[in-house]
Amino acid sequence: MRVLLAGATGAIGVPLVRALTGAGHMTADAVLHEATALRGAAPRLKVGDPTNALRHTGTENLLAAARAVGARRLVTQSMILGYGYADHGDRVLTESDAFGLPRRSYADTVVAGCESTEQQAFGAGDVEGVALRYGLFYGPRAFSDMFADLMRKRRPCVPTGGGGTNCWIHVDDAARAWPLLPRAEFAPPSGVRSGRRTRLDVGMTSAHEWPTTIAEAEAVQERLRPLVDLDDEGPERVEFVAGLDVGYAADGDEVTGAVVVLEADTLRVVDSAVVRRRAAFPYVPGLFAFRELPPLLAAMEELTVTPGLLVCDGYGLAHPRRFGLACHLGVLTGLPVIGVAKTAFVGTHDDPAAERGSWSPILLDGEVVGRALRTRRGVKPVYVSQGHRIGLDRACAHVLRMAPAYRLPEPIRLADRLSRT
DNA sequence: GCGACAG
DNA sequence: ATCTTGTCGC
Ligand SMILES: [Mg+2]
Repeated sequence: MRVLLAGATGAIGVPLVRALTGAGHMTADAVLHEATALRGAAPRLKVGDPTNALRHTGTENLLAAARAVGARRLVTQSMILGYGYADHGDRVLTESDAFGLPRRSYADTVVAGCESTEQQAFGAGDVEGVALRYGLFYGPRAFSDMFADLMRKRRPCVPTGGGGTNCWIHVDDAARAWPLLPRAEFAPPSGVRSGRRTRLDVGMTSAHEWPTTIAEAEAVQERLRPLVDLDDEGPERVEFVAGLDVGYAADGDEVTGAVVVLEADTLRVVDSAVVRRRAAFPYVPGLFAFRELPPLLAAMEELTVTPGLLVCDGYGLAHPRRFGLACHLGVLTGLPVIGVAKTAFVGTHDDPAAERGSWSPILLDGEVVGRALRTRRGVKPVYVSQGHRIGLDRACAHVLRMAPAYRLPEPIRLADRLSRT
């Protein structure tokens, strides 16, 4: 394995060297452009910025180096800034979006630099060019870690209005993606979103509100409740389902969030994640999402596979304020969520018939808020309620399919087991 | 006012 | 949720 790495002492370079020397994944000789200016970088962008020069003439030189050493591949560093220094809204930008176009913003020189390094790499002909469009990194030596640090201090800098979503990637994770590049199959397998693997274990998950008092917590629920979608029938079939549960340490106040992702058809495990941390809220009936949500979201961030449906241990709509854990999880993730509880909570219901698949509605203030659903003949039913973006009929169909052998659906059964280990 | 109350 | 041995039933 022969690799020429320009920029070995940088934010990506250091973990990349660590990964390359240990992994041995490199099968082709390659030149990697991770170089930024070591000196002379101005605090504010200006014409003639030395790092930008590395995009233009630096790429030129490294391409010449690649040819000189007979490398088959040149991997260069680009940036999402190349899409334009502007608010792009909620839409996810992809390679099909326009890139490198000037917008008469002060960042145009950098946009041009990104376009230059990419076009040089792509147009090399004899050398295969790959460009990585970097976004926000955090971790040692990363420039944007200064913003991450503000989040750690709970003083995030957010766009006007406080909305927006950013995707942060740890430099170690970014470096770990590099050894995969020389493989031909660059496209991630279905259901896997490359670049989404993040380590937001420092509380950067988002600007979500984490109340500390009961009154605040109830107010948050009232405020978020209108965001729940109960009308969407939701997916009839999904490729991947995730089960979520939280375990509690025998002593102290540590909580362990666990997520297990299964292939829906086979119920085989394809991914999982566990996160242990201090509990931020006590258990209060009606507010237990504030205890379980933080470790669950943190565990979700660790996943490599993005599930199309979540199943959580607890209620959704069947809740004193119609906003149980399943709803809260849905609003925060945007994913369809089914709540499956093991014991009764609010409302009334008849005991369903003994057959597997029989059910009776759970009534609260004259409304149907869920179902007691028998998943095994003669065994206590589970309590199914809508969380977000899923109809009650469809939710029950999913639960029955996911619980072929035991009372509890496999996803939460496995998540429960994982949260205890 | 009292008790019950997802995990 | 957790502590925790045995017991009952399929
Ligand atoms: Mg649980």
